[in-house]
Amino acid sequence: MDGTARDGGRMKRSRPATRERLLDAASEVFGERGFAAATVEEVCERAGFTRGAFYSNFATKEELLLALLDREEAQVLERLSAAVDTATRDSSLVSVVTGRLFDLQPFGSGNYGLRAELSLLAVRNPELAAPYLAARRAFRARFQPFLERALASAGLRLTVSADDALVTIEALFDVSARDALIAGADPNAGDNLARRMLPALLAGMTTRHGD
Amino acid sequence: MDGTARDGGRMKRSRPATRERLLDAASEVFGERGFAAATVEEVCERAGFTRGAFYSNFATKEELLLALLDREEAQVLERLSAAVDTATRDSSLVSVVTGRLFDLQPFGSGNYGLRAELSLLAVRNPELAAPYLAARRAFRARFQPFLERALASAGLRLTVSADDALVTIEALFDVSARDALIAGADPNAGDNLARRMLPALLAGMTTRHGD
DNA sequence: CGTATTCAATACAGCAACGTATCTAACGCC
DNA sequence: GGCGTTAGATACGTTGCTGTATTGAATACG
Repeated sequence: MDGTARDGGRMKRSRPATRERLLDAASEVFGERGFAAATVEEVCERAGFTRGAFYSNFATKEELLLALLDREEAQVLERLSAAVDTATRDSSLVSVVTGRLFDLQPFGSGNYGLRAELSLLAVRNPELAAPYLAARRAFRARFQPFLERALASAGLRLTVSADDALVTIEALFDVSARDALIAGADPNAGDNLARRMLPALLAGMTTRHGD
Repeated sequence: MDGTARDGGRMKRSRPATRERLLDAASEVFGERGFAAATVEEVCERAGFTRGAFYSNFATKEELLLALLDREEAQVLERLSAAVDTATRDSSLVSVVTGRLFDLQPFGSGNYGLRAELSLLAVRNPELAAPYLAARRAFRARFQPFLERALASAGLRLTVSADDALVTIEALFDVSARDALIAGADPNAGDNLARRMLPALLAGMTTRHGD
């Protein structure tokens, strides 16, 4: 599936590969339990290693967090770049924006836990603020063309800054996911809050093109 | 200031009073550090007690959390009830809604850390889901008249459900506070995201009354 | 084919925080 | 004003997790 392949079920021993697996596990565990409650033991278990492997690759749990943030940003931008060409135009404005945001969601698709965790960590931990803001800004900057093209092809134009628009749309999707998760519902359900409110939100921040 | 007064700097010994002070401290510490990273030691220090006092009032840290959630809900509803009559009508729709939400914000005014923490705990901890949802629903149910009266007096009517509207507005205020905090700015600044976007948001989900 | 090096496992020491059990002092009551 | 009760402080045991130091295996290289 990926470059660092397994050979017969046992991953070939390679530093980058174990780092990746540890980071994968960390993104899961941090999302599920939160950074503070997460133990490096659990991260290692989930990755199929012992703590020895971990401390051979990372100095502390904090360092793992930093590395995770870096990688998440890289992954998101990568995913966005790869998706630029797939310009669907057969569907409605709302479903285009919705689909794009769900697919390309920063910090992993549908992974609300990790997203929320990272944002709270950024609020509480000043040293995370800069990388966090940079990552999110980069995402919005790259997503912006999507939104504007989708709007343009519907004959609409933003009446607020594109950045404000994107932040607000993201917030809507986040709260939609959050409330669904808390209520035990499917965050991607067709009748979720995001889908109900997005038309109104888009309507409020756009006008017809010749205005 | 309050009923359980100090007598010359030393609080009179009373179980309810210490509970209150512990809960106050907990709301601070949980908001600042997060529930998992918070130690009961720090909560007690902040409240001016030792852990002995704590374990005399609460069995575990989790129980403290439950009690906190209960109290926050009660406080919010109380604050809402007390504010029902102060119906300002000299200011714009936006500033009315804005002011009300800032003043009556559930879970303490401006205390983003605690609000976010509690929501994440509710996502991760199924046993918190029900009380959390109940508290939020109660808040929205009581806040709804505010919004609808404010809109009505501006000649507007919602085109989406009042609940959806309130959830979305709250989400906007939350993300506004969050981003300000991360950026090291004042969440209540006059040019924050919430104030910039609220007009568009309200416009998108209302129509003039005779429509 | 053997040696050196790298990576991960194991074993260990130390700490921090929880929760308990005991003690002391204040308040209520008669 | 002594006596019982209640609230909070002190002291302690226990656990779980972190981070380090050491050992063992696998790979690369000569």
